[in-house]
Order: sequence, then structure tokens, then C-alpha cells
Amino acid sequence: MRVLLVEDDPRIVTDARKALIAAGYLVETATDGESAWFLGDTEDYDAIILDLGLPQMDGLAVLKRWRENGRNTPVLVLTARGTWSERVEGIDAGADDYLPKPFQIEELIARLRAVIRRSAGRASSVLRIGDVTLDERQLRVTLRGVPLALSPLEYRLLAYLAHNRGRVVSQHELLEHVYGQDREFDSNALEVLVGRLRRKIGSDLIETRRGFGYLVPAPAQ
Amino acid sequence: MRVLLVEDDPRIVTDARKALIAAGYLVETATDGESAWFLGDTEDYDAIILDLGLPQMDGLAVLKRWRENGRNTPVLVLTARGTWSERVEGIDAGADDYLPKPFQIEELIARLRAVIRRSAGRASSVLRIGDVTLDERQLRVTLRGVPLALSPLEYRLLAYLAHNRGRVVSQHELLEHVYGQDREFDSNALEVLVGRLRRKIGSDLIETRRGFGYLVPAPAQ
DNA sequence: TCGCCGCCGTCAGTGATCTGTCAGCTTCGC
DNA sequence: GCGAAGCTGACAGATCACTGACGGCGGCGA
Repeated sequence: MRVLLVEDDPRIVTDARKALIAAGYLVETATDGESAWFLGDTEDYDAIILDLGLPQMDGLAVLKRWRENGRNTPVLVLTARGTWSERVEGIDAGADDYLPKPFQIEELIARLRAVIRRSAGRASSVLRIGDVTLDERQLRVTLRGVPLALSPLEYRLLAYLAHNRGRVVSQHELLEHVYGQDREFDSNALEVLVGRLRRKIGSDLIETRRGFGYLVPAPAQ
Repeated sequence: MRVLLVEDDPRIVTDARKALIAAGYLVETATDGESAWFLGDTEDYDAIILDLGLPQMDGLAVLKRWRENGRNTPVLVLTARGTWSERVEGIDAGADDYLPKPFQIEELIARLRAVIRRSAGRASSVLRIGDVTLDERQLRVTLRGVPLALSPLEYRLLAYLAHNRGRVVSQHELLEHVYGQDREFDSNALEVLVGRLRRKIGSDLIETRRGFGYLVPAPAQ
């Protein structure tokens, strides 16, 4: 975990740095707004600890510029200024958490952990099967980067097979999971569906195990 | 954005409710712990504002029971009790933020915005979606810099989709968060609303995932 | 109090898409 | 080579979402 500490008070820098390193973080520091902005904009940190009272460029301005540039590195704001309007501004500028000075170093570290943990929860789940990418949040399927238009049933079929990659899935099981409970077996609807899906994603991704079901092979190791 | 306000002081309820509605939120209220717990456990809110001093069941107990049931709706805790230990208890019970009484209504709203934003993993309170800018602080929506006049429902719809950018949101979920408890499922009101919103913001911002719902695509990386 | 206006739900029509069925064909295992 | 299993193209009914029109309702100013 790599952390940028932006603070101009040397005493706080020394103390916080020591504690952060002891807590297992890789710490880099900036002591003025200009260099803080540059580092935060060009380097990739897991979190930034930002003091609002800075020489050269106000911390709030730094934060706003990062956010305007689309940087969403989690930022923990430190401030001595306790009025509510300042706090509102800090919050609205895009701070992820807020810690008034003076603070216990333990609380700083606890909040930093929390901020990083929250930001880690944002990762989206994307499955890759050969040339096909399946983004479950966006319900988006791409083939070599080209978006595919799958129907709801086709999507569900693919998603189920992808989740059970490396295992042969029976037609019966597929019917249950793709269509739900009330499904008749005396139809070839599923076979038709598989065919339509194959035409879109490439016919080699889904293998047929005659008499048993279908299979998306596990990646070769 | 749908918010549950749990508070027994009628004065605060009235004031806060008015301000929250003016800020574009869909507000539902509970005045005692029992009903608060029930609503928070059964309905889906984007955030909950919870007063700790409540009749029937202590706010802290309510919060703990939600968390024990796996509910992780962001909770903003209000309390008159300002001691350090109470605050720690609130945080330990699973509060996402903490606001001591008395408070300015502006700070309440700013913190609410922040809590919702963080739960969505978003950094800034100004959302940009293509040519459209949504400033939640000012309740302003612009298209290429030109202010747009959105109705309350259109605003809530856009805000909810924008907050859930990159995720497909079902019609059912949208009805809940835009219309609240008194929602009807056998109507195409939502489709009409989407159509009206699209006419104002441009028809390509909100994608339809037939059979699944709507989506504001994540920014291209 | 009246009338205007904006908001918003309803409804019906439309086009597009989805999907089950069927018939005929291919493939596979034996 | 045979039969069963699976595949495919064509078709049509069902479903879904979009749109324009209409009108009820409430707020607001005269």
C-alpha cells in the first residue's frame, strides 16, 4: 500500500510517517500544494492524506483539481479549521474522510485503513473466457473488444456457463438456471438458444458433451 | 435518491424533511425505533439518517440490528450526546458518519451527500456524464454548459442512474428509488419518464438493456 | 376565485426484438 | 450404417420499450 502524505508541519510529518511505516505502508511526502498536486496527479497511490492548510496552493484547491482531472484516489483530509462551512466544502470537494486536528495517530491509521478498504470494494467483476469478456455489472459482453448484443436468455446462459467454467453442465441444470423452475423438457429451445449464442460469441467457446451437457473449458494452465 | 429519516423531534423532522426534499431527495420518515428498524430492514434506501435518542428502541440498537442482518445501507448518525465514548460506540455499531446536535441543515445535507457518494465509491459531488454535468450541491444539471430544467422526478432518476454509473439498474429498483413506497408496477410511467429525461439530456446517455433495465455506461478507460 | 401552466400518469399504437416451435439436417457413438 | 442427440434456418406469436396525445391535479399569480 502506497500512501502520499501531504503536510507542511515537519513535526506531524515525522510522527505520522513513522507510524505509517510501522503500520506497513509505503510513504511518500509532499510539503506544499504544488508538488502535492503534481504527485497526486501523476503517481498512483492507494490513498492520500491531505492537510488543508498548505503553502502555495490551498489543499482544497488541490483536491478539487485532482477530482476535476478524474482522479478518484481516496483522500483523507486533515484540518485544523473546524467551522462547519469549511467542513462542508471539504466534503463536497471530494474528500473520502475527514479528521480534525489534533488527532491521535492511531485514529489516523484506522481511518486510512477504512478509506482504502472502501475504495477496494469498488472493483467490478469481469469474467474473461478466451476472446470474450463478460462484465456482470454493466451486463456487457464483448468479443475482442467489440460489444455484443445478447438477449436476456443468451446472457444468462453465458453467465451461468462462465461461472461454472471447467465443469460439464447438464441441459436439465441449464434449463433450471436460465429459464427458472417451470420448464418443459420436450423442446429443443435450449439447443436453439445455445446455437444463437454460439453464433454471436464464436462456436468454439461452448463445447458439447453429447449425452451429458455443455462445457466451457477451463483455461489451460 | 431515497432517504429514510429517523427522528422523533417533530421540529427537526419538519425542517430536515423540507430541506432534504428541496435538495432533491425522496424522503420517508420514522419516529420510533421499532418502525425505523422495520423500514430500514425491509426497504431499500440510499442512506439513513438516524437519531440515537429514540423511543421504544435505542437508535444504536436499531443500527446494530441492521448490521447484524447484513444491511449495509450507509447510516448518518445524529446525536446530542457528544462524548468521545458514545461516538466510538456509534462508529463501532456501523455508522458511516456522525453529526452532533445541534447542527446546521447544510452540514447535514453535505454529509448525507458524502455518505451516499462514498457508498457508491465516487469521489466528487459533481458528476459528469458525457456532455451532462450534475451538480448535487447546487441541484443543477447542465448540458454542454447550458442549464437544463428538470422536473423533480427527472432529477431523481438522473441522479440515481448517475450514482450507479456502470451498473445496470432494473426498472424495479428505479421505481423504488425514484418513486418510493407508493409505486405501481403495472404502468409504464417509468418508461415515459425515461423518455422525457432523454429528450432533455440527449438520448444516448441512458442505455436500455432490454429485459434487464437501464444503464449509464461507465466512462471509457 | 378563476384560469394558466407545468408536472406526471394513463393509454393506445408502433416497431423492434425475443424466443418457442418445427422440420429437416448433421454429427456422433456404437 | 443406424439411431439418437444435437444443430440450424425459417416462421410467427409474444413481449418489451418507445412515443405522442390527453387529461387530471396542484401551485401560483391576477
